[in-house]
Amino acid sequence: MTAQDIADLAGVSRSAVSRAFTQGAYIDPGKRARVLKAADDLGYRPNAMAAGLQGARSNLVAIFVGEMANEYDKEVTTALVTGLNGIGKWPIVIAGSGQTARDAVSKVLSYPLEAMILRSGSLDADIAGACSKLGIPVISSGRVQDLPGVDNVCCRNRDGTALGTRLLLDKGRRRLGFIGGPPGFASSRDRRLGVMDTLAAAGLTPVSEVVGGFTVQSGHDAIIATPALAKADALICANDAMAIGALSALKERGIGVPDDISVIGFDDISMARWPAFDLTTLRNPIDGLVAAVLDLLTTREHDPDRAERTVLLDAPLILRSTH
Amino acid sequence: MTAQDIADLAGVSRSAVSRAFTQGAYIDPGKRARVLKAADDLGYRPNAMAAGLQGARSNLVAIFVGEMANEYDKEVTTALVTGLNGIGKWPIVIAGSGQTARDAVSKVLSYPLEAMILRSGSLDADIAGACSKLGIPVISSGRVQDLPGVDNVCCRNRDGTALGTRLLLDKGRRRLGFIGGPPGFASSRDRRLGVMDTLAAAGLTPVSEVVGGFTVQSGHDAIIATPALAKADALICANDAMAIGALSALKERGIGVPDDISVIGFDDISMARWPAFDLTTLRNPIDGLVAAVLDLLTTREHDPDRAERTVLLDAPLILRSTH
DNA sequence: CATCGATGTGAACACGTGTTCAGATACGCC
DNA sequence: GGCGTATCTGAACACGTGTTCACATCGATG
Repeated sequence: MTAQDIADLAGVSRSAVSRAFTQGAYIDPGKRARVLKAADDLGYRPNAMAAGLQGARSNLVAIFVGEMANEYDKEVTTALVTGLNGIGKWPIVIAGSGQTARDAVSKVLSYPLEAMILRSGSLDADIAGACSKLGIPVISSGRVQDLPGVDNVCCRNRDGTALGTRLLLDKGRRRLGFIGGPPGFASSRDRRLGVMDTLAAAGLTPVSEVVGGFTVQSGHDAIIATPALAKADALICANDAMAIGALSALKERGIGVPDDISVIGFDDISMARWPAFDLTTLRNPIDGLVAAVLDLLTTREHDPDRAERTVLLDAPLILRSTH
Repeated sequence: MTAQDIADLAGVSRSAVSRAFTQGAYIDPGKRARVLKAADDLGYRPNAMAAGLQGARSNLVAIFVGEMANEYDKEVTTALVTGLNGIGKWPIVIAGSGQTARDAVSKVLSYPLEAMILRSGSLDADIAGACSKLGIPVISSGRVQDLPGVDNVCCRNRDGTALGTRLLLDKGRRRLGFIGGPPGFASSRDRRLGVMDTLAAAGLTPVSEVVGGFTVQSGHDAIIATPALAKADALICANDAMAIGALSALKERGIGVPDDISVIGFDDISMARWPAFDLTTLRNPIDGLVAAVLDLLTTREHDPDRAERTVLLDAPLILRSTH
């Protein structure tokens, strides 16, 4: 089913068929209508591969999302896909980690991608480097990378947890516990620093600090395994999942939230809004992230050589019932 | 950066470059090594568009996921993406509904897709029809469609809720409430029938029946707005999200689970396992779904004209602490 | 009428690849 | 040496499209 078939059916030249599908091309309106009618009858549409080969935009974009293990990543991916679809870009999604993911990325790079969108993962630097070399624009979110052709979108993690910590101090809390994220993530480090800075400025240190795995279970286990945490009067967690796990463990122990202890998370995943939790948290703004990614994408589309940009997003405090 | 560039650098013909990348082609091993070395130096890889145009597999697959509003859909999509990546297929993900999504699908169909994978949505029939016309294989999950070229993977929804209802009856529960899914979903209808059948066989009818929206909030609201539901001695919900919402509302009302009332969900989303809920539920098996999709995909790849198949998956009962 | 611009047309090209095809080279055997 | 076979090679083609180019038509203007 090619343009030639449509041309034969409509009794026109193949060029005319191509022009009928091209916005603003010289073609008799009646002839265009006839061609489009014929195309519709036969279910024809121009072959994107052949068009892409000839020079048209491919409209293909890759999203590398790592393991997509936690809820926040899934929500971001969903929002990114929806946003990209909205501007006529078609995302090829790559998930995973390690050598498998590396191979996958390498193979997907043989398609003419208009951009590679990265969600923080351990392979980000490698992938960004490979794309740089191929001249494929990269948009990295979650970790700022200073490489040619790489734009960055990142949340002000440090300011965020600082804001949360200050809220707890203003409330009169003095014995703060902290459940941090796994090492190796820039966000783990930055969120921890925001807490430590703010405590230090008040002449305090955390009464207990634990490293979790960004999962609900790890937040739950942290409370069970570390009695000092449960005895704090406030608990700040590096993400919502761990905060939710901690909430459950505290409830099991009969410790009242927020009467006995305040709990704050980070991300504002949809479950934080669930009636069972109603978690006070810092919003890692997905809509802002998506808007920034789309903006970086379209501006680079119009000016491929523009300077790299870094967009920083505020993490506003969302007051609910656990602080 | 084309094969010709590599040929020039390595001092061979362009044909030799193509052969170097083709498994099992006649080429001097030393020459192949030289070509691959040159390609690696320049970061060259064969252009998938040009190759696809010439006849090679595109390895592109589309996944249409609808709104991806609920957690189960997100988990399925994640698993599908990971599974497809594992067999070297690259999924283009399309989200959304209504005319926007229809247009998106129409545009993506101009790529040479090896298959279209559908997650139940209102557009499924339209999309499946369009793909049928274009000769693109369709794998529909969630709703069985009897169209040429359409394979189906579906959970035995009716047997599932029947199994759950029987568990409640065996426990001695007699006053069952039911929170159903929104109309228009085949799964809503089938899950309801499983409940009604089983109750009818025991000479019972539900004490209260409410239609929810498959969301946590709607499950919560159902309990609040319908006192008769809260007075039942067992509650079966058409999905986990609504069961989780109901659990929260029951707790707010001081109604004990499972002492005063049993609660059962459907899907076994990851949150059902969270300590705060520990929900007894029927598993809508994601691993089975993905395995079936991959199998249907690969078998059709080897035999494009094989007969359509429908794979039905059991929904096993997962016993936790709410029944 | 002659000229010109505006509009419309089909032939031809280029995009980058995998494969086919005819031919070249090397090697073993009679 | 002559022959057949196995291995290797580069030129040529086909894939389906968007665009360019030279040219045709037509109405309006001088």
